[in-house]
Amino acid sequence: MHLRFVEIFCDVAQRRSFSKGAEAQNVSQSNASQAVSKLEERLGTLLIDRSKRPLELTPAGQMYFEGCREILERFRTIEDRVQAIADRVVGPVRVAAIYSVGLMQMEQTVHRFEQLYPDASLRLDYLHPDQVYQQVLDDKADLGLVSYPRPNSEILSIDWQVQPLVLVVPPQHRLAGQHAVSLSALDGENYIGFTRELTIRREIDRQLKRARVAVQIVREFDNIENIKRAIEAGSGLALLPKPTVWQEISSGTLVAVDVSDASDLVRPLGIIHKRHKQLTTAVRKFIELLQSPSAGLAPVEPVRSISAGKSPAHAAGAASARLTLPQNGHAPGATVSDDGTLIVPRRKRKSRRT
Amino acid sequence: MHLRFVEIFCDVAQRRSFSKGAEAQNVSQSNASQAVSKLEERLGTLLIDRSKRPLELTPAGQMYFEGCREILERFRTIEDRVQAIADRVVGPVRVAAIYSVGLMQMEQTVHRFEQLYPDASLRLDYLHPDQVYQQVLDDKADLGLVSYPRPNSEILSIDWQVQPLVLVVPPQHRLAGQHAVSLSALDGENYIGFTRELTIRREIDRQLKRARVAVQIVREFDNIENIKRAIEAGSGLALLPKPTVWQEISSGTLVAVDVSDASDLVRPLGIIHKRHKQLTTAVRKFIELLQSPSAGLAPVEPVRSISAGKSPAHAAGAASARLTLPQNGHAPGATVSDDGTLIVPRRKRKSRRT
DNA sequence: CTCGCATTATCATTTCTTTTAATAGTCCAG
DNA sequence: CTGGACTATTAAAAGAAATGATAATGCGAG
Repeated sequence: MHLRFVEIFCDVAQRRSFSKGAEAQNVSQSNASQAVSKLEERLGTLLIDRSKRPLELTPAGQMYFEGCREILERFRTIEDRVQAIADRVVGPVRVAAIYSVGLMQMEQTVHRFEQLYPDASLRLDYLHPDQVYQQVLDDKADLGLVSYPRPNSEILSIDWQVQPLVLVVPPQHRLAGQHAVSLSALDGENYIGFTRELTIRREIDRQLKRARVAVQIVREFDNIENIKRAIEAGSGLALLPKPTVWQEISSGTLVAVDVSDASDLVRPLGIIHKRHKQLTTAVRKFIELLQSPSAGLAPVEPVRSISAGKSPAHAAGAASARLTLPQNGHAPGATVSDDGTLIVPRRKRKSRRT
Repeated sequence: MHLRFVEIFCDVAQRRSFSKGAEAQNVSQSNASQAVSKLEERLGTLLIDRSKRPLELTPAGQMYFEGCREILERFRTIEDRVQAIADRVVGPVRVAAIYSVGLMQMEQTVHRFEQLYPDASLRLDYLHPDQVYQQVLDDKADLGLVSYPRPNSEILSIDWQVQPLVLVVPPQHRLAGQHAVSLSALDGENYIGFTRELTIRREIDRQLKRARVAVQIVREFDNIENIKRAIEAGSGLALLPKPTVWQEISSGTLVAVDVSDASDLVRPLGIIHKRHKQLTTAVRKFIELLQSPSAGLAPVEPVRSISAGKSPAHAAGAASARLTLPQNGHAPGATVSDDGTLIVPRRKRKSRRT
């Protein structure tokens, strides 16, 4: 019997819908219906109770589903391992990233990946943060690239980068000439903020409050691009992850100023994936590439590194407690790039934190 | 990809031959060749090195083979369990039996099985003992019914019956009138024996030697049927498993006389199967049926049970050491039928003896 | 209860895959 | 080097799966 049918059945069972399952498998609804029928015919047993909306699995269907899911997983693993033996890195790598991971850096990584592993097929989608989680959960993406990663019982997060936040101002701004400023310099300034539902907004608010700095919030956007445009338009200034403004700094449309007294002012990025899913070789290779020091860096960067001994560290809130780094000194082996981004190195598979 | 291809590949890999594998799967050789090609194409890796005779698996092929074998096994188990939930006992049950298990009894059991589980398909082949082992080893039979079972690292044996050996004589023989005789009564008699390569021959020889009884061996056969014909022809007498002469006793062409002083004179029968193979529900049901007290008995039998307190026990040689029963008293729960056959009850799966 | 919406089943048709039989090619032993 | 056993290749036929349209069904709102 076609293993395909089993895949379709599993998707239908998981999504509790023939149409959804069919769509997920890129087949017609008719096909999904017939595929499940074939399986039922073969087993001589009803797997799905269609008299309920949404459909329900029969006890037999439940057992079949659980068993088959494991078998499919194993089969994929075997296929992947066989290919690995022959040094073939193949198969799909589906990555969902938030917009602000930095298009430039990602494009570079994608390009390198495609060169290194021409037999693999990489798809990279830029989505809203919630959608990234959803795609990973729904198994529509193998990896998700998110900020302030929130691991849970279903999702595991791998530390990736720790991006320092810098003060971004228009070139003509009075602070534009400074090498570094204190947070207090922001007091009373017109500020372009993130919208309140975003974790980065809450983090920045916390830091400002702690420093007893009050800014005048004049605009709110849910994405970095708009914030940058607003700064360029002279509406105000903002704290943004340094790598995300590389292009504007290079072209001189914006100026970034380091913040000297807020080493906790960082945006951690994480690579998330489903916890109980065996990653394919191709996916693991992509993670390796993301974690290699040469990735994720701004191509050309005026040398203005953060002061030594003050490592970027992120005193995270409840939602992102995992990424707390030692306050003094980098994580062992961590790489600091020219723009201050901390690349968290590949972790030995030893202790899995929950 | 068709699971069928994987099955074919596994059979080809196991038998180290395309043609043999194809035959085992009931497909053409061409088909097997193409099936493996398809898999190789999909994986982009060579699985089989055809430049050697007999063919060899590549490292990738070896890994794929091992992985797939396990997956197929799991898949079959899942399918079986799903069917079991729905109270469906289906699938093939392939049994290989030695000729002398008793056609009558087996026919009865087969009939009952087919009535109880019409959706299962039972095939019963009568073969030479060595072939029975071979078929089980080659996975061409799910179960084997053999005498003096020899479990090993590949084959597991389930105790089934302990058949008492009785003295079989022609009706006109001087011992025909006795209810029971001592082994010594055989001294000097013309004896029809089994051929020397058979375990039962060696067992009987041991017992005769121990009783210091010398018989005159006038004929040797490798099967019971011929021995019976020879006895009918007046060539001599023989010690035979009682159930195997039921028909001749009923019709009066032969007479069976119990042997009073040789409680170890028994032929144990066992159900063998591959050790590491998960048995399907249908196969387990067949075993249950074999072990149920009503099975394996001679349909109508003159009541002449063996003396109470003297249980048939088999002091086995090295080859059949497993079946050693307590010298006094039956195995717990064992059933003694009218003809003295001891039906060994279903054993709780607790300690696996090697 | 009934209507409308969303979902699933059924069907005929097209398209694709699998199967087969015949044939050509390859490897090994003598 | 040759014969025999084995495997690959091919084209045609048989078979299975995918599709789109349509019918049937269940669910919830009014």
